[in-house]
Amino acid sequence: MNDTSQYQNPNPNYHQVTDSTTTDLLNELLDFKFSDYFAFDGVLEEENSTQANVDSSFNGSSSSSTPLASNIRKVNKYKTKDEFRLAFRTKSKLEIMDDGFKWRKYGKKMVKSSPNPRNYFKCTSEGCSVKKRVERDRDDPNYVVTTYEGIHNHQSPNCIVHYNKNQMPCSLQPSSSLH
DNA sequence: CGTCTTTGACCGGCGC
DNA sequence: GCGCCGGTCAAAGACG
Repeated sequence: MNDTSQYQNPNPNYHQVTDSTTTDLLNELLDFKFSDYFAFDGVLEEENSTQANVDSSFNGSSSSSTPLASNIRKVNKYKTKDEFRLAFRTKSKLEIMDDGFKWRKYGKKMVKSSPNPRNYFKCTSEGCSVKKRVERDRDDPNYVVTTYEGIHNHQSPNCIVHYNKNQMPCSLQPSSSLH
């Protein structure tokens, strides 16, 4: 609907910030902490379990006795060494986390692991096959779980590069995508 | 009119 | 081998 075709970008690194109220709005909409990031290079353990495993594994306090293995049913399917995967969750009222790249929605699916639908996006840039999945956190609907799959072979068309050497530009793509 | 979203169908992998 | 499930495709409709 409109909310997907005209969504506002809540990403604070995204340069399309146009007025002074936007920051406040962002603060309301989005509690974007870097601690919400966690990257998986090769193995993605959150794949089938949404946030439950993500939190426990990221915090290193996996006191949960839930056997991860039982939740990682299809990890092997994605366990390609060359494929970059990045999953994070964001406290946001918006489901769409535009990171400056242009995405085309190509699917929406209800999944067993979550009562909320999972949305599938592809990067529309020519020759770029990066995909992302977006779904609301099963346990806390205030959070949105986003999973990026692949590396952009281009920079964000909407991104003003204002980062230090050690920082990721714009937001989410790994440094290896910066050529 | 072009672009994008929606959504049902289809496909392939995995567990039983 | 079968059924379930997640991911993708593609036609149709909506929107600007």
